[in-house]
Amino acid sequence: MYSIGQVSKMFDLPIPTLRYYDKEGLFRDLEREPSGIRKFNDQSIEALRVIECLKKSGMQIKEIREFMDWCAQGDSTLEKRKEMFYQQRKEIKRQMEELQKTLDMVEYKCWYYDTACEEGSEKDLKKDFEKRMPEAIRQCFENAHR
Amino acid sequence: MYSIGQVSKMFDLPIPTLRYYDKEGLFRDLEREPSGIRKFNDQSIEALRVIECLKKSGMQIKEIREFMDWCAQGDSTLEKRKEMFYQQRKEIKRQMEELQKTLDMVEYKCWYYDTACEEGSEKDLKKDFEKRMPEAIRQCFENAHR
DNA sequence: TCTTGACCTAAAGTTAGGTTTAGGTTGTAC
DNA sequence: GTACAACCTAAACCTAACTTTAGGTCAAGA
Repeated sequence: MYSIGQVSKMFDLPIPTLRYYDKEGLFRDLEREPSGIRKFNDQSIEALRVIECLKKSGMQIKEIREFMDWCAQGDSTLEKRKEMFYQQRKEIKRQMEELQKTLDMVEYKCWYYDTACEEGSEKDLKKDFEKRMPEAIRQCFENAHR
Repeated sequence: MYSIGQVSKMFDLPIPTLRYYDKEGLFRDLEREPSGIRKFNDQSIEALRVIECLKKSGMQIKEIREFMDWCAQGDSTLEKRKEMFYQQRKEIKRQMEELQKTLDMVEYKCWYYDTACEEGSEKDLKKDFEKRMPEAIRQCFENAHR
């Protein structure tokens, strides 16, 4: 059993954020002491791990709550939950591809400014950067503009 | 030269978004017709490509404006701009690592629900999923929990 | 001439995901 | 018995990045 302060430190999340998640219904099974103090058990900790994961993959709080609702409903929702994770996997892979394109653009810009800094000016480079691009950078450039 | 409507279609961005970017000072060189209508030239188009790239890597509008200001100031800011792209490259690589961890967690969950769906219940699986995990999934699981 | 479509502005509104504030309770150490 | 830390709630506030609204200009075609 963990207090909200302990969980806050474990996950490096502010206490009000944990309360906010609770208010939004993300901890279905959260117990309380008679005085009203929250008690996080291993299930809540695992839930929080899943919450963090789904948030990082771009899911909204209300979608995460829906998932938590499904969990609470038991085995009848197993297929739905499975589908959700398969879709999320697809979504993450899409994000990775997009991020790779962004990185390609940034790699090109790094080369561009490296060269411009060496020359002390970007005037000449601006004119025919395409001709002067090394092959590795050309590929980044082309990928980034597609 | 392109109208705001053409640019909107080219980049699949709403017209008010382009106006908003302009108001925020993201197009330093944007020309206007005497009547006030915006004319996007190749420079503005290239600027928009950079804006999209920097936004995708998580940069804020005001940081992007600062970069555009540097561009307008000429060669004296080349080092700053180079530094910015190097830092952004680092940031994107960090994001990719994080996304990989998220994917690992989701891969584990896909396996979990695959197995649970086959059995029609997650009761048994919940008890000793660690013992039953295939080696490939175990690695995802461990990575995701680090 | 009148209507239509594409553009303009300023200002108000929206949304998600928190964060802050104000005021109150509880349990333990001195 | 009082001070202190750690918890609680409800409600107001905040921020970024748009989006919508309301009202207006302008050029071309019927």
